[in-house]
Amino acid sequence: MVKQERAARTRQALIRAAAEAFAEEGFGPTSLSRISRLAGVSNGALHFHFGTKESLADAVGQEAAARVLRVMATAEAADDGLRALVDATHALMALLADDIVVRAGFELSGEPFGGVGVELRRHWQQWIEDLLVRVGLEGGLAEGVSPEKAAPVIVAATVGFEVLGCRDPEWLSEQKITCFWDLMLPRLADKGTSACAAPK
Amino acid sequence: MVKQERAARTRQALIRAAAEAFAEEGFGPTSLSRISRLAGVSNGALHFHFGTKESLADAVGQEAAARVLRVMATAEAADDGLRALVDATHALMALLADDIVVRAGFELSGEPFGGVGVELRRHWQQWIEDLLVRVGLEGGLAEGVSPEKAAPVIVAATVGFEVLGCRDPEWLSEQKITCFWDLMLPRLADKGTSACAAPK
Amino acid sequence: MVKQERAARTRQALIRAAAEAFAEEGFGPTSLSRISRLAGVSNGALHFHFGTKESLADAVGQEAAARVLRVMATAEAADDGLRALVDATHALMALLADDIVVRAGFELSGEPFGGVGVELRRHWQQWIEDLLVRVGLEGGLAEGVSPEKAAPVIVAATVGFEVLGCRDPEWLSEQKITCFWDLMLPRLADKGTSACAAPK
Amino acid sequence: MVKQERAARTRQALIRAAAEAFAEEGFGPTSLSRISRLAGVSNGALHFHFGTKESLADAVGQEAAARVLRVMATAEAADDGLRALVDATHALMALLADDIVVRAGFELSGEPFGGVGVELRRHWQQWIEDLLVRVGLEGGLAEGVSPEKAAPVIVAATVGFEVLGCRDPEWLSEQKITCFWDLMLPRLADKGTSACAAPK
DNA sequence: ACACGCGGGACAGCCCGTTAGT
DNA sequence: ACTAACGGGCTGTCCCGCGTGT
Repeated sequence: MVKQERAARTRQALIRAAAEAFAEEGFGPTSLSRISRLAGVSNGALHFHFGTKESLADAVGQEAAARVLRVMATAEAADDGLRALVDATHALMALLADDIVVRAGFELSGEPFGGVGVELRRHWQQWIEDLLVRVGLEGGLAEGVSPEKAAPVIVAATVGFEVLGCRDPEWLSEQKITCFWDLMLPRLADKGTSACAAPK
Repeated sequence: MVKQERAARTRQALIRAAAEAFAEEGFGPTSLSRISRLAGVSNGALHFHFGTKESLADAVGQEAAARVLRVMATAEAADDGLRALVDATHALMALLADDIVVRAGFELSGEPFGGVGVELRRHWQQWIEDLLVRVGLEGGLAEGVSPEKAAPVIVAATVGFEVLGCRDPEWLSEQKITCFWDLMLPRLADKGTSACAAPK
Repeated sequence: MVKQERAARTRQALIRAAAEAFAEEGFGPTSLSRISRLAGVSNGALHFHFGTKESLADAVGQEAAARVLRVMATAEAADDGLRALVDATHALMALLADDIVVRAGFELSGEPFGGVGVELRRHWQQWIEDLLVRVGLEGGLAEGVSPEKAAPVIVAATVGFEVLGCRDPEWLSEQKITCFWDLMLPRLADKGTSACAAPK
Repeated sequence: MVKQERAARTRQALIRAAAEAFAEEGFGPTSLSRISRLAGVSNGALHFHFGTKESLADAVGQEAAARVLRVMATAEAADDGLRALVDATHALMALLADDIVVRAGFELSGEPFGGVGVELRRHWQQWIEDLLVRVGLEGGLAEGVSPEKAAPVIVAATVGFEVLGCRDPEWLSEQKITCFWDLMLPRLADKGTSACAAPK
C-alpha cells in the first residue's frame, strides 16, 4: 500500500525530530508542538503514531538500540576480543557523533523516566562485560585484571565521553578515544594481543 | 538581626530542597511549587529569595562549587601531584555520594541552561589539566604521556562515574574508583611515584 | 445487494452503540472513538454512515421516536381514553427500562442541542394533550379538571420518572407508575371510567 | 483582611459563573475558559480556588444545597405537615426559577459524575419521605395512602417540573404547581387538612 | 526585612471531530 | 470502508508579580 509507505516516512520523521529535540533539551522540557513542527507534520499526526510522549521516547530509544546493536555485531566480527572492544568504542563514538537518534537514545537512558523500558547504557555495559569475560577465558587479559573490575571502568569512560560529547562533539573524536585506549590497553591486555589503541 | 538569621535558614532550606528536586528530575521538569513544598515554605517566599528559577539553580551551582573547591584544596596539599589527583577523585566521588547539593550542581552543569554561568564540570576539567601540567613539569609522568592527552581521559572517566552514580550510587564507591586508578595509574605515572590506586 | 445488508447492520450497531454511550455520559462528553469502538467498527466507517456527530444523535433520536410511536399507537387502541393514557405510561416506562435507544433518545431531547430537531419529550407531551382533549370532549374527565391543566402534571410526572430512572431503574418499575395513577386517577376521571391504576 | 474579602468575592463570582454555564450546557461540554471568562477572572485564578473541574462543580452543588436547605427549614415551620409540603414545592420551584445556582445544583445531581458527592435530588427525596412519615403518624394522610407510595410520586413530579423548567421557565410557574397539587392533594390528604393547592 | 495569599497569562499534553486518498 | 493526517480546543499547571501582613 502506498499509504503505509507514507506513514512510515512520517513516523521516521517524527522519531528523527524527537531525537533532535530530546538531545538538545532533554525529555521533560521538550514540547510535542516543537517536535511536530520540526518534523513538519501536524500535532494530530504525532498523536496518531505515538499516543503519548513516553511512547515517542520509547520509539526513539528502540531505534537507537537497533542501530547500536548493528555496531556491536560488526565489531564482534574481529578475530581478537580486545580488538573488538576497541573497535566497538570507536564505532560507537563515531555513531554518536553523527547519528542524532543514537545520541538521544543514550541521553534518554540517563533520565528518570516513568518506566521507559529502554536502557541503552545498560545494554552497552552488558555487552562489554560479556565480551571481557570471553576474552578472560581465552587468556587475553593481563595478570591481575578481572572482567568484573575492568568492565565498569571502560563503561564509565565511554559514558563520560558520550555525555561530554553532547555539548562539545570534540569529545567524540577518534583522537580522544585513541588517547583513552593508549593509556588503558597496555595494562589491560596480555602482551600477545593484536589490539592497538587506534581503530581497525 | 534575628530576621536575617531566619532568612538565611530559609535560603539554605530552599537550596537544599531545590538540589534534591533538580537531582531527581532535572531542571526543566522540576516545578517551583514542588521545591517550596519540599522546603516547607510558601511559594511567595521562594520568589522573595530567588527572583527566578534560573537564579535558584545558580545558587545551587555556586553552593556546590564552593564545596567542590574545598575538596580540591584539601587534595592539593599532598606532596605528590598524582597522589593529589587520585585523592581528589576519591574525595569527589565520596562527596557526590552523600551531598545532594554537589550532585545537583554537577547534573545542572550538564544541562543546556539559558546562560546559567556555573559550569562545575568545566572547573573540574580545568583543575585536572592544571595539575597534570604541573606534574609533567616535575617529571612525574611516564614517557609518551602528555597532560593534554591524559587529562581528557581522566575527566571523561570521572564524569562517567558521576553520571552513572546518579541512578546507582554503587558507581561512586571507593572500590570502583580504585579499579579505575589500578588500571590507569601504571601507564600514567613515572616509576618513582608514591601514588597508589587506593585513597590517601 | 449483500453490501447493503451489511451496511444496514453496521448502521444499526452504530446507533445502538451511540445510544449506549449517550445514555451513559450524555452527548457532549461522549467521544466518537468510544462509539466506534463499542460498535466494533472503524472510525472512518462511522463517518461514512453519519457525517457528523449531530447527525448520529439525530438518528438515535429518530429511531427512538419510531419505537415510542408504536407504543402510543398500541395504547390508543384501548376503548377508554384514560385507559389508553394509563397503559401508555406503563408501556413507555417498560420501554425505557429495557430499550437503551429509547432512553438515549429521551435524554438527548433534554440536552441543549445546536439544532438537533428531534424532541421526543415534546412529542410525548403533545400526544398526552391531544388525548386528554379527546377524553374531555367525551365527558370522561371529572368536574373542574381541564385538559390544559391536567396534561402538564402528567407530563411532568412521567418525565420525572424517566429522568430518575436513568440512574436507578427502580423508578421505571410498574409498581411506581401504579402508585402514581392510584393517586392521580380518582381525581382526574369521571366516576364511570373503566380505567384503573394498574396496566392493561 | 482585605485580600480574603476579595478572594471570597472572586470565589462567589466563579461559582455563579460556573452555575450559569453548567445549567446551560451541562457539566461535560462546559469549558473552564468559558467559566473564567464569564466570571471576569483569569484562568489561573479559577485554578487557584478550585483545583479541578469536579471540585468547582462540588462547590456549586454545596452552595445550592445550602440554599435549598433554607427553603426546607422555612417550609417546615408550617403547623400542618401537608401545608409544609405544598409550600416547600412552591418555594423550591420559585427558587429554581430565579436562582441559577440552585438550578445548576439540581442538574448536576443528575449527571453521571465521577463521584461528586453532592446529591441534591436525593436530599429532596429524603426530606419528602421524612415529612410524609411524620404526617402519616399524625393521621394526616387519607386512607390507603402510605408515605412509601406517595413520596416517590411527589418526587418524580417535582423533578419533572424542574427538568422541564430548564428549557422553559413556564414549567416552574406557581400556576403549574398549583395544578399539580389541585389534582394530587384531595386523594392524598385526610379531609381535615388545612392545606390547599395554592402556596402559603 | 521577610513572608504569603491571591491572581495572571501562557502553554503543555492529550485527544477530539473531521477530511483526503485509495 | 478504512488508514493516515489535520487543526483546534480542552484541562491542568507552571512561573511569575502585585499588594498586604508581621
